[in-house]
Amino acid sequence: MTTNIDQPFNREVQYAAKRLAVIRSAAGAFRRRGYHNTSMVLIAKSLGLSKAALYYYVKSKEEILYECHIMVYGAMDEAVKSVRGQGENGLEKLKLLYGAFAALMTRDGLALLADVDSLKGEFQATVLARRGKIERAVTRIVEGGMKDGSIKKSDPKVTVFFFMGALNWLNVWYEPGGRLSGEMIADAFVEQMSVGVAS
Amino acid sequence: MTTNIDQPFNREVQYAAKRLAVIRSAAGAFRRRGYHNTSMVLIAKSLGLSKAALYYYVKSKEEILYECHIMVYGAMDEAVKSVRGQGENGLEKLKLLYGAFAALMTRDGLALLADVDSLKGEFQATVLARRGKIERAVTRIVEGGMKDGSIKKSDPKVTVFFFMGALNWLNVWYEPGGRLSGEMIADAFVEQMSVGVAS
DNA sequence: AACTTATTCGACCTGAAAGTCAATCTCTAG
DNA sequence: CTAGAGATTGACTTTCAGGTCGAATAAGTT
Repeated sequence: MTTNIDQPFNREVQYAAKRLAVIRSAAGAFRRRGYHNTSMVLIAKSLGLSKAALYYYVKSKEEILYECHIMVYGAMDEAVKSVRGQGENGLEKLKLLYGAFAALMTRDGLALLADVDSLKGEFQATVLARRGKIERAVTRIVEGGMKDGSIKKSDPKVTVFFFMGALNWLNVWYEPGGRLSGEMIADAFVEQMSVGVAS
Repeated sequence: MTTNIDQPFNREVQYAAKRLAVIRSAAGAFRRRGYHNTSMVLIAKSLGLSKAALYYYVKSKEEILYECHIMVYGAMDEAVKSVRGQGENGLEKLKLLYGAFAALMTRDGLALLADVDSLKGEFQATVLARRGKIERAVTRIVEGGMKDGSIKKSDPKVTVFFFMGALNWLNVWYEPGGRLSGEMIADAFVEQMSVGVAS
């Protein structure tokens, strides 16, 4: 991966790195305190900047939220891609994917934000589209598993929403560095999910 | 149950009924749009009132959110109480309880709000305490099931958070009157949860 | 009818947080 | 070394939603 350190004199790279730092830092604050309980001043201060400087990197607070969402869905798209062709059947494939999702949340500090309603117009439409795309990808895998007999037959949508909900709820209670390690949680989630849906 | 219609001339009863209507209406709006995306003017309008009139029934917007939380946890406490002594083992007891929880969400229109961070001081402390109480009650049942052999042994907290997350996520996607009926969802959730945790 | 109390409202106040901008500091290319 | 682009800031404006208040209306009581 290319980091800012690789090209300390390339201003575009530096700019992109700093912009990313803003998004990341905000994402963490949004996850902990919620979007509306996090002011731009707070985001700025946590980076040692003034609020005005933030607007050198982003157009608006809403844009930050948008980028937070896109970042997660981008990583999820990657995870979906990475299980293509993997796994002997639908269930195995689903376990791999769900494990990857759980790792994103616990290891990479990403978080499914629920604040879609705070986005307007194009922003919201795009995020909803991306979310729909992921949901469909997961649902397709589940349906595949139902066909090949590895996953118990029932309404695929309800099945998917059940275990995706657990993922979202992670944001609320999981604290890195706590008693429960990320790997432990991810493993337990995969286990509980897979047993719940298996034939 | 006592309704406002029972005592149309009792002012205290009328007042309480109207106050409840405010809370309920707000709860629905909070669930759909989120707390911060719902203005007091909007809540008022949806009841055919002016904003000022709202403040005759509640002290602040935060109090409404608080009451929304309390309403849900109250109903959950009832559900916990109603399964006391029921069920042959931990798993059966858990299925009853979880089914009751799911019914609260789908049938009674209640919703676990995630916006705990928008509450301050005493309000937040109380809500967190109530949530903790429910979590402990559920965890105790799970631990009981692990002891009597009906539930697979693993970390109880992770186990509980997994299926409680699914419940919370319901708020985001479930729309009454849609393709999926409330009963259907509740049944599917109980099934998927119980298979996931059973020995 | 007169009086009291409950309920509702329009108009206003206020504070917090998003967003802007001209001025300033800091790099680095030449 | 210095000019000019890049980066950052303090101070300001703007907007909007929560909350207040006194007046007006409705309802109930005697």
